[in-house]
Amino acid sequence: MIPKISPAEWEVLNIVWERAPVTGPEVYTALANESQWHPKTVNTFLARLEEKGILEVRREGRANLYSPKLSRQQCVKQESSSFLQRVFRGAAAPLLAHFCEQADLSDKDISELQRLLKERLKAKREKPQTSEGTNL
Amino acid sequence: MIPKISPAEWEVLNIVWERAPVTGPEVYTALANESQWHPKTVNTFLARLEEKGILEVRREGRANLYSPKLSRQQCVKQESSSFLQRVFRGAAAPLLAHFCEQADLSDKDISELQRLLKERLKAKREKPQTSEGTNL
DNA sequence: TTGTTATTCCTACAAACGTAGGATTCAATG
DNA sequence: CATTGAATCCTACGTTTGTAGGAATAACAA
Repeated sequence: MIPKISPAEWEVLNIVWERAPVTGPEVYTALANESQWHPKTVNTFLARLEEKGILEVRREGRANLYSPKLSRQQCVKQESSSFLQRVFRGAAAPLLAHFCEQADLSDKDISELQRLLKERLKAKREKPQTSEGTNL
Repeated sequence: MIPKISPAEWEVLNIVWERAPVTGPEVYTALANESQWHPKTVNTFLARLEEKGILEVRREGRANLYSPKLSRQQCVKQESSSFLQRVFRGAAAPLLAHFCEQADLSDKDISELQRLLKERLKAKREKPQTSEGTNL
């Protein structure tokens, strides 16, 4: 079971996935643009992520090098699924409608999504009734 | 500013939006199917939601009647926007792609979404460059 | 009117989270 | 080799969240 990831931990994790392996200072330098966190605070998050088994750490000179043990995909999947449950009570269509309406999509985004949906439809026709469960 | 709503509070709120005005017992009866919460626990959530200004309460005989002060729409919007930021770093297209791929959509869902996207495209052509901001 | 019992109100507590201070360590410099 | 300074490690503390117990209240029954 993937452990719970707090909002602040997500911020940090996003940096790690993007640039791993990273040192603590690299992380809080990268975050400095977006957040107001004290370096010590960022270090706490890194340590907690390691405790939780989401990151692994290796010593390199005087610094720690952090790398992900779980893929972004895995974590995104779990978080998305729980968001879907919590906010849309498991109903994916309204969720998709919400973001289609609210988000700022480029023409290219839109046509790409249209392609995806068309493909999805085709796949269903070819092998209908596959065990998809109701959720993610 | 809309206050933070915890996962457990979302469960409760979903019931309230659906059936308002509701009494405490109505809420935890409705929740009994889905959750394992003690009635006292549910009451705590209701009280906290009122403290936070998300619900309002009116006395009715020996029971409290709860009603939403904030619309589901408002809360969904805020939560969705924060989810988009946190997990997809603000990029709506990958979010939509993720749910298109992972969710179990009916043929009807799919064609409805296709319609929505087409409309979106048309709207853009008609009045391009509207102030949409980058986010929700 | 008084007892019974359903509800609420107030209180509590452990775990998780955001936030960071102080002590320690150890690589590099003089 | 002794010093310095960056980075880590350990510790802490207020807040929010999940979880619920006990005291108080008050509607209805007898």
